[in-house]
Amino acid sequence: MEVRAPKGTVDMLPDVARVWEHLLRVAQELFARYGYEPIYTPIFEHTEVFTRGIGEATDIVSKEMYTFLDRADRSLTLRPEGTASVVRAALEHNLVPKGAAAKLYYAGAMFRYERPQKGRMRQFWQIGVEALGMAEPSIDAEVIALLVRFFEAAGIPSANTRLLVNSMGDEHCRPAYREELAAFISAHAADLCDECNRRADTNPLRAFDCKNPTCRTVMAEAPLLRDRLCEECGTHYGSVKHGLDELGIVYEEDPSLVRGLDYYTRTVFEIQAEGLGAQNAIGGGGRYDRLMEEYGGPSTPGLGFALGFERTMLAMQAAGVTVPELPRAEVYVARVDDSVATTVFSACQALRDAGIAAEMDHQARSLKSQFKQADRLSALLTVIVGPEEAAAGEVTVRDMRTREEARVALDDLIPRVDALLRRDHR
RNA sequence: GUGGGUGUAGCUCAGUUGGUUAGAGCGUCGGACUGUGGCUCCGAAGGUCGCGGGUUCGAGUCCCGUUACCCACCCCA
Repeated sequence: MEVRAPKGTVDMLPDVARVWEHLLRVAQELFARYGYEPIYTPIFEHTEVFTRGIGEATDIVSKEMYTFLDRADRSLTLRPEGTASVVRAALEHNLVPKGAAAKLYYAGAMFRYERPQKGRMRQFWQIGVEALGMAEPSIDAEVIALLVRFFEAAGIPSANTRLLVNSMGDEHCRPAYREELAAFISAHAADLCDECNRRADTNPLRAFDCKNPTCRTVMAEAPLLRDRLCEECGTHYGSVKHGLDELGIVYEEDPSLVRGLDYYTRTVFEIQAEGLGAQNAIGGGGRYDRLMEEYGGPSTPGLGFALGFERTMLAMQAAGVTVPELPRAEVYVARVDDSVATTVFSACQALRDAGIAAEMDHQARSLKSQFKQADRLSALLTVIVGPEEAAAGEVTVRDMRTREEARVALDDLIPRVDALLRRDHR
């Protein structure tokens, strides 16, 4: 049998899982302060949730989805991102009645069938927020500020990141611009790559993303959506930027910033980190005012962001951020010989029941080896149980730093250990 | 889907122009006076050299194929 995790997946081993849980706690604490509540949606959805939401023509939908038929021939898809599911759930459960608002956050694994490389896995982990029912530009600035603050809280210096913002327009101004851009691409068809020419039909805005030098040169002359925004979109964008200025959030306008999901309208943004190579977008998002309508629901504005765990962790490493390992045991209970095995076992359990992190040996190790183990677990105290002590109904408590030892009555063990630990923590 | 790189003990890696029983560091386990840790010293366990062919008297070392991983393109978080 193949004892290797599938291509593009990795086991989150303790050293990494600890960082994930740390980031999760950071997010939970921070997001709660901004009024967000947790939501857990299924890891798979009806395929239409993504094809309609993200868009048939996008790369994610057209070539990266894990789609399969279940035993009743329903087409299901492992979620490639979180927003579509949250909006679907909000509609299904009417979380945003007319005039109301909802702030939700999620965390979990996402799936995209891509060629793996640094910072890009087929199963990867994201944390994200969705702010539904709010159309005012102030919420745009708030959401962007929250994303910025998250990376700061994760320990990534703002000097190592840059925030890019842009506006994608809306249904009033984007269609006309889209046609204008398609016409521009057609007019320069000979100078653009095949991919860009294909984009003229499907998604002309993506041509701005092309890294081909010739395409870039041509596209530098292309009309910008920023200059074609309708009055409402222009005003909204201006207010978002003003809000960021008010908050002292530093950003760069990037008229070529185009997100690869069709549902975005108006505000889009992305945070890039230094030192990650090609996959440097550690977080991004935008507004999606038409998405719930796309699912047949009422017109409901919304926006959100998603941040990638693996990439955030790479950015943390690049910045030298470490998440401290918590002591695995406060007290180690050592066994001198097998005659005291049951005493050791029950003492260890009693300590744990008293709320103290305690550990003991289950591998018949020598006493010396048990001490090494205690040391490795960063135990502050070691309780030594031997025939001598046992005969007197006592144990020896050794302070691992001062090497002081004291005989303690077994009945008195918990309060004594408790007192010693409290003294240490003071 | 397209390129490039790499696969040797649990981990990180050496392995000289192909030559006899494949090494180191870390880790693990044991020991260094009787029931005691972090340093030091000694010892032990642990490897189908990714896999399959080929060349050769002889291949971890050369050639071909294959597979896995990594990096980049693409795309995105």
